[in-house]
Amino acid sequence: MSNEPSKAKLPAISDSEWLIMSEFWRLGEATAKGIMSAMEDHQSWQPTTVQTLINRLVQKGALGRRKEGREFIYSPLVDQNHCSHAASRSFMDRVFGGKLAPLLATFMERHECSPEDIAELKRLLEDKTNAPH
Amino acid sequence: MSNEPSKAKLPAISDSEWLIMSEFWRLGEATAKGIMSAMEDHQSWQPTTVQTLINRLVQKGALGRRKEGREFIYSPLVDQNHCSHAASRSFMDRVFGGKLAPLLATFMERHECSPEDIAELKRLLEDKTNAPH
DNA sequence: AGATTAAAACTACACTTGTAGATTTTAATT
DNA sequence: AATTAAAATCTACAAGTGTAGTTTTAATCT
Repeated sequence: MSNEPSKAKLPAISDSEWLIMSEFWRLGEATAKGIMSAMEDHQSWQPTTVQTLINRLVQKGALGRRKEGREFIYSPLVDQNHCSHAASRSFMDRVFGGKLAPLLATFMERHECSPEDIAELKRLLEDKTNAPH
Repeated sequence: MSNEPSKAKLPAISDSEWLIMSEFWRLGEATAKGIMSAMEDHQSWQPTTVQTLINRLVQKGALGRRKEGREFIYSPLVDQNHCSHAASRSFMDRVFGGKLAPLLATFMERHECSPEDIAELKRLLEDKTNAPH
């Protein structure tokens, strides 16, 4: 039994909280201070705002923490892939009535796709085609 | 100058509200009663709940209405495509840091794709490849 | 015109979210 | 041990959401 982020019962993560979680997922673990500075380029949040969001994520069970000296070191308790996947599922259900094709069409339609995106997608498609189910 | 759903300044549409809007987009226009019955299979909402959601959508400018006899007939003031697109954009930004490839990977990875989905996607890809930007 | 009743409007209420100031705790320092 | 300063906790508060009961309005039927 490991200590890795688990997939059980994913908590609801709000928009602002996603920004925080993204940093944690990127960094693996960090202090509140660390996150504050890691994000100050992108968001203009007061330190207490970041702290509040972190606290809420701890309450929700999305982050765990251990004390180190005078501060806490936080780390994700939920796996990014699982969260992304769950969010994707509910997004698809809500906005596209659960249908994949229209969703893909929308994403490819107007969002600028780089040639790399297209190549990547072709690769994915090949995989799908060759190894069904 | 037409009366069609416009794309200007899209209002924020919440999860529950999306369910309502989906029906309106499907039906074109409808009475509150109509929506209530159209949805009673899927959602188990009290009639007043549906009415409240409709009212909020009117306030937000997502629905317009005209009186007909004793009731209102509502219809979308915002275009489904624009709304879906905006929602997609913000979803991609939030959950996938704005990157298309990982998003597509996630959607294709675990969500069951029907052969039709794959065919459709291949078609989309061809278009992209042949008519870049 | 009065009664009936369907539809609309008003009110409610707890929970979440975004955002942050104020206060307390406590590890580190003198 | 007392002081200090950083970090954490507590408090706040308006807006949005999910969900629905209660009251009012007004179109239709007798």
